[in-house]
Amino acid sequence: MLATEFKEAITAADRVLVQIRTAIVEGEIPAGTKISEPELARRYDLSRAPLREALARLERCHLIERTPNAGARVVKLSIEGLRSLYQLREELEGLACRLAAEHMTEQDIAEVRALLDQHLSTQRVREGESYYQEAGDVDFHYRVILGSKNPYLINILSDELYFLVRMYRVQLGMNGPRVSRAFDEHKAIINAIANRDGELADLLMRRHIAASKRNIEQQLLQQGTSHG
Amino acid sequence: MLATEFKEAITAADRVLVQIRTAIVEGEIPAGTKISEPELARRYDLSRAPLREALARLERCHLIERTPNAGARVVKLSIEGLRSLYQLREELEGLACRLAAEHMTEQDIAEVRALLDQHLSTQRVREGESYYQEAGDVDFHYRVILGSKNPYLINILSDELYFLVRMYRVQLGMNGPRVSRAFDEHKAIINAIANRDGELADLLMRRHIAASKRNIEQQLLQQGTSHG
DNA sequence: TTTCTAATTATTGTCGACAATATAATGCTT
DNA sequence: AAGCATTATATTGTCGACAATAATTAGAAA
Repeated sequence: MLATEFKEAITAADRVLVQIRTAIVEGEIPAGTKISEPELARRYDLSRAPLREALARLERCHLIERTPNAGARVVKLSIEGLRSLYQLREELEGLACRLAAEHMTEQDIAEVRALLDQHLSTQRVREGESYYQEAGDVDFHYRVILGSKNPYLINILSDELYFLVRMYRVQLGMNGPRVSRAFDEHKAIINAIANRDGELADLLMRRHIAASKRNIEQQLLQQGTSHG
Repeated sequence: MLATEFKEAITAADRVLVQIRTAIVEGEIPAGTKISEPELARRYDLSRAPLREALARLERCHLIERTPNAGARVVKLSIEGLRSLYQLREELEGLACRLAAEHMTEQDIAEVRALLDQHLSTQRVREGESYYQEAGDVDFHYRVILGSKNPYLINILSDELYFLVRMYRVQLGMNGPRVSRAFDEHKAIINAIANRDGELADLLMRRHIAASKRNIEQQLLQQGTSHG
């Protein structure tokens, strides 16, 4: 009733969902770990009811896998998984680009451009720290996805697939010259969208994602051969 | 331990999920209805815990919409919703076709063809009954989706989007010459897949889905003008 | 020692009750 | 009578305990 912006009701299940989700994405709870409901309930100091609600949502975004009566495990990162995931991501974010070129307003586009400039400056300041690059990239892609204005597409990409994408990226890292190139690719994509050239934006986005995939793939291969 | 095939453990939440899901898809629980947890718990004779588990999964496939502390409503069917849904469906099932052309075995293809022949015969017997057409169509699409061999794509299409697709189809119906044409289109698609022509299969599938969309769209428009 | 069986333990699934929030109804003020 | 505040009701969110299932361990037979 005050002049504050609309405040969504936050439940305990929501809070613990965010906590566990970031713990999994950032590897604090390692990939492949068996999930113990009593243990997590103690750790986050709540009952099993909201915890199970959170687990259901974690399953939805493919961060854990449940089998009835047997429990849940944190998902394992694998090359086949990465390929399947990025195959879908290419297709869906390509579609998002075509739709964004059609539906984004001039103001939407201006905001994304401002965002890119801002990211570029903070990136230059914190050269080498990949976390900010990670956050900036996620932010950019998120804006384009929203720009598609297709609620189902937005839901699938940002609520379901993206946490797993982030898990691959955070745990296997962006490295080498990819970090600096990504900015230019983002610029090119938003330019194509601004020109209402959906096909070009689609193509550029697919290449952008494919390049990202190759980078992570190589990390996975190296890791597999070094101590496998 | 016996020679029976692998039997998944079925829980009470699973059972009630299937029951409520079909009730929503077939309109027994009408679109837009407020969901009352105590009422459904009585109706299906179980406690609220497994019921809430089921509701979480119904939200996942977009059949209900929940707002914290306020409850859930059965989704409403709308033209914008239909367009967004089918926009995604075209893209994803198009991708599924390209992947199926690459990954389906000769036996997979032979099975789908057998399925089509079977559907054709039962369809001829039960001319005019659209339910069997509905089931047959879902079955065909399901096979192609599985043929993509991409677990994330399979999950999104068959576990998340397809129940809503069925809801539109069941409640708004297939009518007119569409019913008989669909069989031919299915044949053409599986032929393209058999020829390992992914691009053509993709194109044909997109047209197939677009035609289906136009059909339902018209039903929605008619319904909207007749008593709106 | 190994392997299969049986009992034990632990975990998940379900239940009924309580607390917190939202909705509906009632009464009061203008 | 209309609008608002307040109370009352109902619904959702959370909790702790019990039942059913799976994992583990101990024990017996080969």
